[in-house]
Amino acid sequence: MTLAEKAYDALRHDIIRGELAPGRPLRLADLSQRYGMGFSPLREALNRLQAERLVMAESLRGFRVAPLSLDELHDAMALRIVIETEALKASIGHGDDAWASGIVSALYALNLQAARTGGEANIWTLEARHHAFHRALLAACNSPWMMEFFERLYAATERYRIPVLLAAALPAGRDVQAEHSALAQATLDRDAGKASALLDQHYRRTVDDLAEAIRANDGDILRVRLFG
Amino acid sequence: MTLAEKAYDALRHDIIRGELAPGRPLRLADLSQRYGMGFSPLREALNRLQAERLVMAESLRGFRVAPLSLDELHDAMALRIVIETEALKASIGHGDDAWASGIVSALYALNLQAARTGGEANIWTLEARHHAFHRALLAACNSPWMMEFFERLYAATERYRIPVLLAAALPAGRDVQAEHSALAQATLDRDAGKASALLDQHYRRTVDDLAEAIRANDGDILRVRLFG
DNA sequence: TGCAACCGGATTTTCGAAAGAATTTGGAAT
DNA sequence: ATTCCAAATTCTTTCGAAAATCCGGTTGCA
Repeated sequence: MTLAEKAYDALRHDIIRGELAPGRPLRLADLSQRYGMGFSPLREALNRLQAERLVMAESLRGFRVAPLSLDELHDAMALRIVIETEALKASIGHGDDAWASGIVSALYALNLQAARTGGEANIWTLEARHHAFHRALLAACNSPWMMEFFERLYAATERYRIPVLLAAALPAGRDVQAEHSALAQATLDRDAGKASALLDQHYRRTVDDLAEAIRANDGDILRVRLFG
Repeated sequence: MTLAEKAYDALRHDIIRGELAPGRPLRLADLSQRYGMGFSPLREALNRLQAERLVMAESLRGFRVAPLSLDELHDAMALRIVIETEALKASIGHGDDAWASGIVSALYALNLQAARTGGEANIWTLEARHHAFHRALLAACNSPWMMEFFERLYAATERYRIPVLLAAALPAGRDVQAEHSALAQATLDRDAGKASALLDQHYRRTVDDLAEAIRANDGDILRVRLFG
Protein backbone atom coordinates (compact mmCIF):
# COMPACT_ATOMS: atom_id res chain seq x y z
CA MET A 1 0.00 0.00 0.00
CA THR A 2 1.44 3.34 -1.03
CA LEU A 3 1.62 6.35 1.24
CA ALA A 4 -0.94 8.15 -0.88
CA GLU A 5 -3.41 5.32 -0.27
CA LYS A 6 -2.68 5.37 3.45
CA ALA A 7 -3.23 9.12 3.46
CA TYR A 8 -6.52 8.69 1.62
CA ASP A 9 -7.80 6.09 4.07
CA ALA A 10 -6.68 8.05 7.11
CA LEU A 11 -8.09 11.38 5.95
CA ARG A 12 -11.37 9.84 4.87
CA HIS A 13 -11.68 8.05 8.18
CA ASP A 14 -10.91 11.17 10.20
CA ILE A 15 -13.27 13.36 8.20
CA ILE A 16 -16.19 10.94 8.38
CA ARG A 17 -15.74 10.48 12.11
CA GLY A 18 -15.54 14.21 12.62
CA GLU A 19 -12.03 14.13 14.05
CA LEU A 20 -11.28 16.68 11.39
CA ALA A 21 -14.16 19.06 11.95
CA PRO A 22 -16.38 20.37 9.14
CA GLY A 23 -14.95 23.51 7.60
CA ARG A 24 -11.54 23.07 9.13
CA PRO A 25 -8.68 24.15 6.88
CA LEU A 26 -6.39 21.29 5.96
CA ARG A 27 -2.91 22.78 5.95
CA LEU A 28 -0.27 20.64 4.37
CA ALA A 29 2.29 21.34 7.06
CA ASP A 30 -0.20 20.19 9.74
CA LEU A 31 -1.22 17.10 7.82
CA SER A 32 2.38 16.25 7.10
CA GLN A 33 3.02 16.33 10.83
CA ARG A 34 -0.16 14.46 11.72
CA TYR A 35 0.25 11.61 9.28
CA GLY A 36 4.01 11.53 9.09
CA MET A 37 4.54 11.92 5.36
CA GLY A 38 5.50 14.51 2.77
CA PHE A 39 3.24 16.78 0.76
CA SER A 40 2.93 14.70 -2.39
CA PRO A 41 0.95 11.73 -1.06
CA LEU A 42 -1.23 14.08 1.00
CA ARG A 43 -2.10 16.22 -1.99
CA GLU A 44 -3.00 13.15 -4.00
CA ALA A 45 -5.31 11.94 -1.24
CA LEU A 46 -6.88 15.39 -0.91
CA ASN A 47 -7.57 15.49 -4.62
CA ARG A 48 -9.36 12.15 -4.48
CA LEU A 49 -11.41 13.32 -1.51
CA GLN A 50 -12.23 16.52 -3.31
CA ALA A 51 -13.74 14.49 -6.14
CA GLU A 52 -15.80 12.70 -3.47
CA ARG A 53 -17.00 15.96 -1.95
CA LEU A 54 -15.53 15.18 1.47
CA VAL A 55 -12.99 17.95 0.95
CA MET A 56 -13.36 21.32 -0.71
CA ALA A 57 -10.53 22.90 -2.64
CA GLU A 58 -10.02 26.48 -3.67
CA SER A 59 -7.41 27.39 -6.21
CA LEU A 60 -4.17 28.48 -4.53
CA ARG A 61 -5.88 28.53 -1.16
CA GLY A 62 -5.65 24.87 -0.36
CA PHE A 63 -8.14 22.44 1.06
CA ARG A 64 -10.67 22.32 3.86
CA VAL A 65 -13.02 19.71 5.24
CA ALA A 66 -16.35 19.95 3.43
CA PRO A 67 -18.94 21.71 5.59
CA LEU A 68 -22.22 20.18 6.72
CA SER A 69 -25.69 21.62 6.36
CA LEU A 70 -29.24 20.53 7.01
CA ASP A 71 -30.01 21.09 3.33
CA GLU A 72 -27.30 18.69 2.29
CA LEU A 73 -28.48 16.10 4.77
CA HIS A 74 -31.97 16.21 3.32
CA ASP A 75 -30.64 16.15 -0.22
CA ALA A 76 -28.34 13.20 0.37
CA MET A 77 -30.93 11.19 2.29
CA ALA A 78 -33.60 11.81 -0.34
CA LEU A 79 -31.27 10.53 -3.01
CA ARG A 80 -30.29 7.55 -0.88
CA ILE A 81 -33.95 6.59 -0.82
CA VAL A 82 -34.22 6.85 -4.58
CA ILE A 83 -31.07 4.87 -5.28
CA GLU A 84 -31.26 2.31 -2.52
CA THR A 85 -34.89 1.36 -3.03
CA GLU A 86 -34.03 0.81 -6.68
CA ALA A 87 -30.92 -1.19 -5.80
CA LEU A 88 -32.87 -3.23 -3.26
CA LYS A 89 -35.46 -4.19 -5.85
CA ALA A 90 -32.71 -5.24 -8.24
CA SER A 91 -30.95 -7.13 -5.48
CA ILE A 92 -34.13 -9.02 -4.64
CA GLY A 93 -34.46 -9.82 -8.33
CA HIS A 94 -30.92 -11.15 -8.78
CA GLY A 95 -29.85 -12.27 -5.31
CA ASP A 96 -28.76 -15.85 -4.76
CA ASP A 97 -28.32 -17.91 -1.59
CA ALA A 98 -24.93 -16.37 -0.82
CA TRP A 99 -26.52 -12.94 -0.90
CA ALA A 100 -29.35 -14.03 1.39
CA SER A 101 -26.92 -15.64 3.82
CA GLY A 102 -24.88 -12.46 3.80
CA ILE A 103 -27.92 -10.50 4.93
CA VAL A 104 -28.74 -12.95 7.70
CA SER A 105 -25.18 -12.89 8.93
CA ALA A 106 -24.84 -9.11 8.77
CA LEU A 107 -28.12 -8.64 10.60
CA TYR A 108 -27.13 -11.10 13.30
CA ALA A 109 -23.79 -9.38 13.90
CA LEU A 110 -25.49 -5.99 13.94
CA ASN A 111 -28.07 -7.15 16.49
CA LEU A 112 -25.37 -8.64 18.70
CA GLN A 113 -23.54 -5.35 18.85
CA ALA A 114 -26.69 -3.27 19.22
CA ALA A 115 -27.65 -5.33 22.28
CA ARG A 116 -24.37 -4.68 24.05
CA THR A 117 -24.25 -2.02 26.71
CA GLY A 118 -21.69 -0.43 28.98
CA GLY A 119 -18.06 -1.25 28.27
CA GLU A 120 -18.95 -3.64 25.48
CA ALA A 121 -20.91 -1.03 23.58
CA ASN A 122 -18.76 0.41 20.86
CA ILE A 123 -20.13 2.96 18.54
CA TRP A 124 -17.51 2.29 15.85
CA THR A 125 -18.16 -1.44 15.75
CA LEU A 126 -21.87 -0.72 15.67
CA GLU A 127 -21.41 1.74 12.87
CA ALA A 128 -19.30 -0.67 10.82
CA ARG A 129 -21.90 -3.40 11.19
CA HIS A 130 -24.73 -1.03 10.33
CA HIS A 131 -22.91 -0.11 7.17
CA ALA A 132 -22.23 -3.76 6.38
CA PHE A 133 -25.89 -4.65 6.87
CA HIS A 134 -27.14 -1.99 4.48
CA ARG A 135 -24.46 -2.93 1.98
CA ALA A 136 -25.42 -6.59 2.24
CA LEU A 137 -29.02 -5.78 1.34
CA LEU A 138 -27.94 -4.15 -1.93
CA ALA A 139 -24.97 -6.37 -2.69
CA ALA A 140 -26.74 -8.40 -5.38
CA CYS A 141 -28.06 -5.43 -7.35
CA ASN A 142 -25.42 -6.15 -9.96
CA SER A 143 -24.81 -2.46 -10.59
CA PRO A 144 -21.35 -1.10 -9.86
CA TRP A 145 -22.61 2.45 -10.38
CA MET A 146 -25.40 2.05 -7.84
CA MET A 147 -22.99 0.54 -5.34
CA GLU A 148 -20.57 3.40 -5.84
CA PHE A 149 -23.26 6.00 -5.30
CA PHE A 150 -24.51 4.07 -2.29
CA GLU A 151 -21.04 4.23 -0.76
CA ARG A 152 -20.67 7.91 -1.56
CA LEU A 153 -23.99 8.83 0.00
CA TYR A 154 -23.47 6.55 2.95
CA ALA A 155 -20.21 8.31 3.75
CA ALA A 156 -21.81 11.72 3.27
CA THR A 157 -24.70 10.99 5.61
CA GLU A 158 -22.55 9.13 8.16
CA ARG A 159 -20.95 12.48 8.87
CA TYR A 160 -24.29 13.68 10.27
CA ARG A 161 -25.11 10.52 12.16
CA ILE A 162 -21.87 10.17 14.05
CA PRO A 163 -21.95 13.32 16.15
CA VAL A 164 -25.55 12.52 17.03
CA LEU A 165 -24.61 8.99 18.07
CA LEU A 166 -21.69 10.33 20.09
CA ALA A 167 -24.01 12.71 21.90
CA ALA A 168 -26.32 9.71 22.46
CA ALA A 169 -28.96 12.14 21.30
CA LEU A 170 -31.25 9.63 19.64
CA PRO A 171 -34.93 10.09 20.41
CA ALA A 172 -36.45 7.19 22.28
CA GLY A 173 -39.60 5.46 21.14
CA ARG A 174 -38.04 3.95 18.07
CA ASP A 175 -36.91 0.38 17.74
CA VAL A 176 -34.32 0.64 15.01
CA GLN A 177 -33.28 -3.00 15.30
CA ALA A 178 -36.88 -4.07 14.76
CA GLU A 179 -36.92 -1.98 11.60
CA HIS A 180 -33.75 -3.66 10.40
CA SER A 181 -35.20 -7.09 11.11
CA ALA A 182 -38.45 -6.37 9.32
CA LEU A 183 -36.51 -4.97 6.38
CA ALA A 184 -34.31 -8.06 6.22
CA GLN A 185 -37.33 -10.34 6.50
CA ALA A 186 -39.21 -8.66 3.65
CA THR A 187 -36.04 -8.77 1.57
CA LEU A 188 -35.42 -12.45 2.23
CA ASP A 189 -39.09 -13.10 1.42
CA ARG A 190 -38.37 -11.44 -1.95
CA ASP A 191 -41.20 -9.01 -1.35
CA ALA A 192 -39.69 -6.12 -3.27
CA GLY A 193 -42.60 -3.76 -2.74
CA LYS A 194 -42.71 -4.25 1.01
CA ALA A 195 -38.93 -4.23 1.40
CA SER A 196 -38.45 -0.97 -0.47
CA ALA A 197 -41.35 0.61 1.40
CA LEU A 198 -39.73 -0.40 4.69
CA LEU A 199 -36.37 0.93 3.55
CA ASP A 200 -37.97 4.21 2.52
CA GLN A 201 -39.72 4.46 5.90
CA HIS A 202 -36.53 3.55 7.75
CA TYR A 203 -34.66 6.38 6.09
CA ARG A 204 -37.45 8.91 6.48
CA ARG A 205 -37.47 8.23 10.19
CA THR A 206 -33.69 8.44 10.30
CA VAL A 207 -33.57 11.80 8.60
CA ASP A 208 -36.34 13.13 10.83
CA ASP A 209 -34.54 11.93 13.94
CA LEU A 210 -31.25 13.36 12.79
CA ALA A 211 -32.77 16.71 11.90
CA GLU A 212 -34.52 16.76 15.26
CA ALA A 213 -31.34 15.93 17.17
CA ILE A 214 -29.44 18.58 15.28
CA ARG A 215 -32.12 21.18 15.97
CA ALA A 216 -32.13 20.19 19.64
CA ASN A 217 -28.42 20.79 19.58
CA ASP A 218 -28.96 24.22 18.08
CA GLY A 219 -27.11 23.09 15.01
CA ASP A 220 -23.82 22.94 16.86
CA ILE A 221 -23.17 19.60 15.24
CA LEU A 222 -23.11 21.26 11.86
CA ARG A 223 -21.33 24.38 12.87
CA VAL A 224 -18.28 25.03 10.78
CA ARG A 225 -15.32 24.84 13.05
CA LEU A 226 -12.59 26.79 11.36
CA PHE A 227 -10.00 25.86 13.94
CA GLY A 228 -9.70 22.60 15.75
CA MET B 1 -6.08 28.28 -12.75
CA THR B 2 -3.41 25.93 -11.47
CA LEU B 3 -1.57 23.42 -13.62
CA ALA B 4 -3.27 20.57 -11.77
CA GLU B 5 -6.64 21.98 -12.78
CA LYS B 6 -5.53 22.37 -16.38
CA ALA B 7 -4.27 18.81 -16.33
CA TYR B 8 -7.60 17.61 -14.94
CA ASP B 9 -9.59 19.40 -17.61
CA ALA B 10 -7.32 18.26 -20.42
CA LEU B 11 -7.18 14.64 -19.34
CA ARG B 12 -10.91 14.45 -18.73
CA HIS B 13 -11.57 16.00 -22.12
CA ASP B 14 -9.20 13.64 -23.92
CA ILE B 15 -10.52 10.54 -22.16
CA ILE B 16 -14.18 11.36 -22.80
CA ARG B 17 -13.50 12.10 -26.45
CA GLY B 18 -11.57 8.90 -26.82
CA GLU B 19 -8.34 10.62 -27.77
CA LEU B 20 -6.85 8.62 -24.96
CA ALA B 21 -8.20 5.19 -25.81
CA PRO B 22 -9.92 2.95 -23.27
CA GLY B 23 -7.44 0.76 -21.44
CA ARG B 24 -4.44 2.75 -22.54
CA PRO B 25 -1.72 3.05 -19.91
CA LEU B 26 -1.14 6.61 -18.80
CA ARG B 27 2.59 6.91 -18.27
CA LEU B 28 3.75 9.94 -16.42
CA ALA B 29 6.63 10.60 -18.79
CA ASP B 30 4.26 10.55 -21.80
CA LEU B 31 1.70 12.76 -20.14
CA SER B 32 4.38 15.16 -18.99
CA GLN B 33 5.48 15.49 -22.62
CA ARG B 34 1.92 15.69 -23.96
CA TYR B 35 0.67 18.35 -21.60
CA GLY B 36 3.92 20.15 -20.92
CA MET B 37 4.09 19.96 -17.17
CA GLY B 38 5.79 18.00 -14.39
CA PHE B 39 4.60 14.89 -12.61
CA SER B 40 2.97 16.52 -9.59
CA PRO B 41 0.03 18.27 -11.25
CA LEU B 42 -0.55 15.26 -13.48
CA ARG B 43 -0.69 12.84 -10.58
CA GLU B 44 -3.15 15.10 -8.79
CA ALA B 45 -5.40 15.20 -11.83
CA LEU B 46 -5.15 11.42 -12.26
CA ASN B 47 -6.18 10.90 -8.65
CA ARG B 48 -9.26 13.05 -9.15
CA LEU B 49 -10.16 11.16 -12.31
CA GLN B 50 -9.63 7.88 -10.51
CA ALA B 51 -12.27 8.91 -7.99
CA GLU B 52 -14.55 9.65 -10.95
CA ARG B 53 -13.90 6.23 -12.49
CA LEU B 54 -12.55 7.69 -15.70
CA VAL B 55 -9.11 6.39 -14.79
CA MET B 56 -8.13 3.18 -13.06
CA ALA B 57 -5.14 3.03 -10.75
CA GLU B 58 -3.19 0.04 -9.54
CA SER B 59 -0.77 0.34 -6.70
CA LEU B 60 2.77 0.85 -7.92
CA ARG B 61 1.70 0.16 -11.47
CA GLY B 62 0.36 3.52 -12.35
CA PHE B 63 -2.77 4.63 -14.13
CA ARG B 64 -4.70 3.63 -17.22
CA VAL B 65 -7.78 4.94 -18.98
CA ALA B 66 -10.84 3.15 -17.61
CA PRO B 67 -12.03 0.47 -20.02
CA LEU B 68 -15.49 0.37 -21.62
CA SER B 69 -17.93 -2.51 -21.67
CA LEU B 70 -21.48 -3.13 -22.82
CA ASP B 71 -22.36 -4.10 -19.26
CA GLU B 72 -21.20 -0.78 -17.92
CA LEU B 73 -23.10 1.08 -20.65
CA HIS B 74 -26.33 -0.65 -19.64
CA ASP B 75 -25.64 -0.12 -15.96
CA ALA B 76 -24.88 3.58 -16.34
CA MET B 77 -27.83 4.25 -18.64
CA ALA B 78 -30.24 2.40 -16.36
CA LEU B 79 -29.10 4.51 -13.44
CA ARG B 80 -29.33 7.68 -15.54
CA ILE B 81 -32.98 6.87 -16.10
CA VAL B 82 -33.59 6.41 -12.38
CA ILE B 83 -31.79 9.57 -11.35
CA GLU B 84 -32.77 11.86 -14.20
CA THR B 85 -36.46 11.04 -14.18
CA GLU B 86 -36.43 11.82 -10.47
CA ALA B 87 -34.47 15.02 -11.01
CA LEU B 88 -36.77 16.04 -13.83
CA LYS B 89 -39.85 15.65 -11.64
CA ALA B 90 -38.21 17.74 -8.94
CA SER B 91 -37.15 20.32 -11.51
CA ILE B 92 -40.71 20.58 -12.81
CA GLY B 93 -41.84 21.06 -9.24
CA HIS B 94 -39.39 23.82 -8.37
CA GLY B 95 -38.51 25.42 -11.70
CA ASP B 96 -39.07 29.12 -12.21
CA ASP B 97 -39.19 31.25 -15.36
CA ALA B 98 -35.42 31.43 -15.65
CA TRP B 99 -35.28 27.66 -15.66
CA ALA B 100 -37.98 27.42 -18.32
CA SER B 101 -36.23 30.03 -20.46
CA GLY B 102 -33.01 28.12 -20.10
CA ILE B 103 -34.65 25.03 -21.54
CA VAL B 104 -36.13 26.93 -24.46
CA SER B 105 -32.80 28.53 -25.21
CA ALA B 106 -30.81 25.31 -24.91
CA LEU B 107 -33.26 23.46 -27.12
CA TYR B 108 -33.15 26.20 -29.75
CA ALA B 109 -29.36 26.20 -29.85
CA LEU B 110 -29.31 22.40 -30.01
CA ASN B 111 -31.77 22.35 -32.90
CA LEU B 112 -29.79 24.97 -34.79
CA GLN B 113 -26.66 22.88 -34.60
CA ALA B 114 -28.45 19.61 -35.32
CA ALA B 115 -29.83 21.11 -38.53
CA ARG B 116 -26.43 22.10 -39.85
CA THR B 117 -24.76 19.88 -42.42
CA GLY B 118 -21.47 19.72 -44.26
CA GLY B 119 -18.75 22.05 -43.11
CA GLU B 120 -20.98 23.67 -40.54
CA ALA B 121 -21.76 20.40 -38.85
CA ASN B 122 -19.57 19.97 -35.84
CA ILE B 123 -19.96 17.01 -33.63
CA TRP B 124 -18.29 18.70 -30.64
CA THR B 125 -20.55 21.73 -30.73
CA LEU B 126 -23.51 19.42 -31.11
CA GLU B 127 -22.36 17.32 -28.19
CA ALA B 128 -21.85 20.37 -25.97
CA ARG B 129 -25.34 21.64 -26.74
CA HIS B 130 -26.87 18.22 -26.21
CA HIS B 131 -25.25 18.10 -22.79
CA ALA B 132 -26.39 21.65 -22.03
CA PHE B 133 -29.97 20.79 -23.01
CA HIS B 134 -30.17 17.77 -20.75
CA ARG B 135 -28.57 19.73 -17.94
CA ALA B 136 -31.03 22.59 -18.44
CA LEU B 137 -33.96 20.20 -17.97
CA LEU B 138 -32.69 19.14 -14.55
CA ALA B 139 -31.19 22.45 -13.48
CA ALA B 140 -34.02 23.36 -11.10
CA CYS B 141 -34.09 20.06 -9.22
CA ASN B 142 -32.43 21.80 -6.34
CA SER B 143 -30.28 18.80 -5.52
CA PRO B 144 -26.52 19.17 -5.74
CA TRP B 145 -26.09 15.43 -5.28
CA MET B 146 -28.40 14.60 -8.17
CA MET B 147 -26.64 17.10 -10.37
CA GLU B 148 -23.28 15.64 -9.50
CA PHE B 149 -24.39 12.12 -10.29
CA PHE B 150 -25.99 13.37 -13.50
CA GLU B 151 -22.67 14.85 -14.56
CA ARG B 152 -20.77 11.73 -13.61
CA LEU B 153 -23.07 9.42 -15.55
CA TYR B 154 -23.27 11.79 -18.49
CA ALA B 155 -19.49 11.74 -18.79
CA ALA B 156 -19.41 7.96 -18.43
CA THR B 157 -22.01 7.39 -21.15
CA GLU B 158 -20.63 10.07 -23.45
CA ARG B 159 -17.58 7.86 -23.84
CA TYR B 160 -19.81 5.31 -25.59
CA ARG B 161 -21.73 7.83 -27.69
CA ILE B 162 -18.78 9.65 -29.15
CA PRO B 163 -17.14 6.86 -31.14
CA VAL B 164 -20.56 5.97 -32.51
CA LEU B 165 -21.20 9.57 -33.54
CA LEU B 166 -17.76 9.78 -35.11
CA ALA B 167 -18.49 6.67 -37.13
CA ALA B 168 -21.82 8.28 -38.09
CA ALA B 169 -23.19 4.88 -37.20
CA LEU B 170 -26.55 6.04 -35.93
CA PRO B 171 -29.49 4.02 -37.15
CA ALA B 172 -31.89 5.93 -39.31
CA GLY B 173 -35.60 6.01 -38.62
CA ARG B 174 -35.33 7.98 -35.43
CA ASP B 175 -35.99 11.67 -35.06
CA VAL B 176 -33.95 12.52 -32.02
CA GLN B 177 -34.64 16.23 -32.29
CA ALA B 178 -38.38 15.55 -32.25
CA GLU B 179 -37.88 13.56 -29.06
CA HIS B 180 -36.00 16.47 -27.51
CA SER B 181 -38.73 18.90 -28.51
CA ALA B 182 -41.50 16.72 -27.13
CA LEU B 183 -39.56 16.26 -23.92
CA ALA B 184 -39.02 20.00 -23.58
CA GLN B 185 -42.69 20.66 -24.30
CA ALA B 186 -43.94 18.24 -21.67
CA THR B 187 -41.47 19.68 -19.20
CA LEU B 188 -42.51 23.26 -19.88
CA ASP B 189 -46.13 22.17 -19.58
CA ARG B 190 -45.19 20.90 -16.12
CA ASP B 191 -46.49 17.49 -16.99
CA ALA B 192 -44.11 15.53 -14.78
CA GLY B 193 -45.54 12.12 -15.62
CA LYS B 194 -45.36 12.64 -19.37
CA ALA B 195 -41.97 14.33 -19.27
CA SER B 196 -40.31 11.59 -17.25
CA ALA B 197 -41.91 8.93 -19.44
CA LEU B 198 -40.51 10.67 -22.52
CA LEU B 199 -37.09 10.96 -20.90
CA ASP B 200 -37.17 7.29 -20.00
CA GLN B 201 -38.15 6.38 -23.56
CA HIS B 202 -35.51 8.69 -25.01
CA TYR B 203 -32.77 6.97 -23.02
CA ARG B 204 -34.05 3.46 -23.70
CA ARG B 205 -33.89 4.18 -27.40
CA THR B 206 -30.46 5.70 -27.02
CA VAL B 207 -29.05 2.71 -25.21
CA ASP B 208 -30.60 0.35 -27.75
CA ASP B 209 -29.16 2.34 -30.64
CA LEU B 210 -25.75 2.51 -29.02
CA ALA B 211 -25.69 -1.19 -28.22
CA GLU B 212 -26.78 -1.93 -31.78
CA ALA B 213 -24.10 0.31 -33.29
CA ILE B 214 -21.47 -1.24 -31.07
CA ARG B 215 -22.56 -4.75 -32.02
CA ALA B 216 -22.56 -3.78 -35.71
CA ASN B 217 -19.01 -2.62 -35.16
CA ASP B 218 -18.16 -5.97 -33.60
CA GLY B 219 -17.38 -4.21 -30.35
CA ASP B 220 -14.32 -2.52 -31.80
CA ILE B 221 -15.48 0.70 -30.22
CA LEU B 222 -15.11 -0.84 -26.80
CA ARG B 223 -11.99 -2.82 -27.46
CA VAL B 224 -9.29 -2.03 -24.97
CA ARG B 225 -6.47 -0.48 -26.85
CA LEU B 226 -3.41 -1.01 -24.74
CA PHE B 227 -1.25 1.08 -27.00
CA GLY B 228 -2.65 3.98 -28.76
C1' DT C 1 -9.07 60.06 8.53
C1' DG C 2 -9.26 57.30 4.34
C1' DC C 3 -7.02 54.70 0.96
C1' DA C 4 -3.92 52.48 -1.95
C1' DA C 5 0.41 50.45 -2.55
C1' DC C 6 3.69 47.55 -0.65
C1' DC C 7 6.33 44.60 2.30
C1' DG C 8 7.10 40.06 5.08
C1' DG C 9 5.58 35.82 6.49
C1' DA C 10 2.76 31.92 5.71
C1' DT C 11 0.98 28.65 2.46
C1' DT C 12 0.17 26.40 -1.75
C1' DT C 13 1.89 24.74 -5.98
C1' DT C 14 5.41 22.94 -8.96
C1' DC C 15 9.68 21.02 -10.26
C1' DG C 16 13.66 17.91 -10.49
C1' DA C 17 15.95 14.38 -8.52
C1' DA C 18 16.32 10.36 -5.59
C1' DA C 19 14.34 6.21 -3.91
C1' DG C 20 11.69 2.18 -4.51
C1' DA C 21 9.17 -1.38 -7.11
C1' DA C 22 7.97 -3.94 -11.18
C1' DT C 23 9.18 -5.67 -15.65
C1' DT C 24 12.20 -7.06 -19.12
C1' DT C 25 16.51 -8.82 -20.76
C1' DG C 26 20.17 -11.83 -21.16
C1' DG C 27 22.69 -15.60 -19.88
C1' DA C 28 23.69 -19.89 -17.55
C1' DA C 29 22.22 -24.35 -16.15
C1' DT C 30 19.22 -28.21 -16.98
C1' DA D 1 14.59 -25.81 -26.19
C1' DT D 2 13.27 -24.45 -21.48
C1' DT D 3 13.54 -22.73 -16.94
C1' DC D 4 15.44 -19.98 -13.62
C1' DC D 5 17.98 -16.21 -11.72
C1' DA D 6 20.18 -11.79 -11.59
C1' DA D 7 21.28 -7.49 -13.75
C1' DA D 8 19.57 -3.76 -16.23
C1' DT D 9 15.88 -1.01 -17.42
C1' DT D 10 11.61 1.26 -17.01
C1' DC D 11 8.32 3.33 -14.41
C1' DT D 12 6.02 4.89 -10.19
C1' DT D 13 6.25 7.05 -5.92
C1' DT D 14 8.13 10.21 -2.62
C1' DC D 15 10.85 13.88 -0.91
C1' DG D 16 12.87 18.51 -0.32
C1' DA D 17 13.53 22.76 -2.14
C1' DA D 18 12.28 26.53 -5.25
C1' DA D 19 8.75 29.36 -7.27
C1' DA D 20 4.41 31.51 -7.08
C1' DT D 21 0.61 33.27 -4.60
C1' DC D 22 -2.11 34.93 -0.85
C1' DC D 23 -2.96 37.45 3.56
C1' DG D 24 -2.39 40.85 7.15
C1' DG D 25 -0.32 44.74 8.67
C1' DT D 26 2.10 48.97 7.86
C1' DT D 27 3.68 52.83 5.59
C1' DG D 28 3.16 56.79 2.68
C1' DC D 29 0.21 60.08 0.74
C1' DA D 30 -3.82 62.90 -0.25
